[in-house]
Amino acid sequence: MLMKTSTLTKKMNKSDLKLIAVLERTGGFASAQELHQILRREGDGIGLTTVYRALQSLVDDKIVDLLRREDGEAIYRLCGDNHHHHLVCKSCGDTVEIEGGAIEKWAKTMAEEHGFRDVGHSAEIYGLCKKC
Amino acid sequence: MLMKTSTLTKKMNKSDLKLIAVLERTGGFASAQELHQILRREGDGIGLTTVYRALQSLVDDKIVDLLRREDGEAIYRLCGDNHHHHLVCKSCGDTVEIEGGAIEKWAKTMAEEHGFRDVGHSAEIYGLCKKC
DNA sequence: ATGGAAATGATAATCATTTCCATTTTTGTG
DNA sequence: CACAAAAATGGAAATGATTATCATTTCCAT
Repeated sequence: MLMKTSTLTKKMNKSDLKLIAVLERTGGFASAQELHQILRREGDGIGLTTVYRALQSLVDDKIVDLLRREDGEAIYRLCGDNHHHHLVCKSCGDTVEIEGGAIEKWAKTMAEEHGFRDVGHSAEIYGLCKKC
Repeated sequence: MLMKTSTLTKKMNKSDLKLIAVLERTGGFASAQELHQILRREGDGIGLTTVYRALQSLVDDKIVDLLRREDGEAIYRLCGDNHHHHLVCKSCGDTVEIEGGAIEKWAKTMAEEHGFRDVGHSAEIYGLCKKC
């Protein structure tokens, strides 16, 4: 599934493309440090600074989303990825992907009600799983 | 509104009580650093380390909740505070408190469906407010 | 009073993220 | 092609929150 190139031709340099490629390949969330390591492991000598810069620019351009792990570390994923939420076990860290149709509606409604535009949201549920 | 002392008499030292008092007084979210400053400003010589430790212990005991600011900084609030969510402007940082009845239900349902217990959740909406 | 456990807090260590800055690469133009 | 200006890059240092260490102090039960 490719994006329309025409809408992306504004700012977009090699590093940006590299990051997008990795995110496509790994297909989920990843932190800046992880993405950097992956690229390095593949022989790319990209610097950590550049990774952060590229991610920031991609976030600004709404090409990737930025969320947070429980410990506060920033994680990134491609926008347009099948959007879902997480059910995380506080004890073993096990994670289940869940649908959030209700949330999407709620976020949209609330935003409209208060005159907000261009909105995104984050929602996670955490508890103890069966095993723990 | 006081809590039943009997349920709290397990671990609970002076520092814990101080932190609870401040959180009650300020009544919202606050970071560890902010809480530390507040206490200091009031003449309490409590150390930053102790603040972090007390907060951690209160979180473990489910007396306070831990969430995250957009920048990843940890913020704390008393459990049982009138539970609400936030609509945050990405640009000016303005914040509106909103009700999340739908979310509460969603979280509960999802948790049950997957056999999770003892669950909490976090949900924030971020976008651009009218002015920005 | 006293001995041991728990609590405390200053300091140093960690770790993600940003800032700086010098160097390299790309790009537009004649 | 040459060349200057602009953009991109990456290493090193700075920052800021959080955690680990460790010596000292406070609590308490005997």
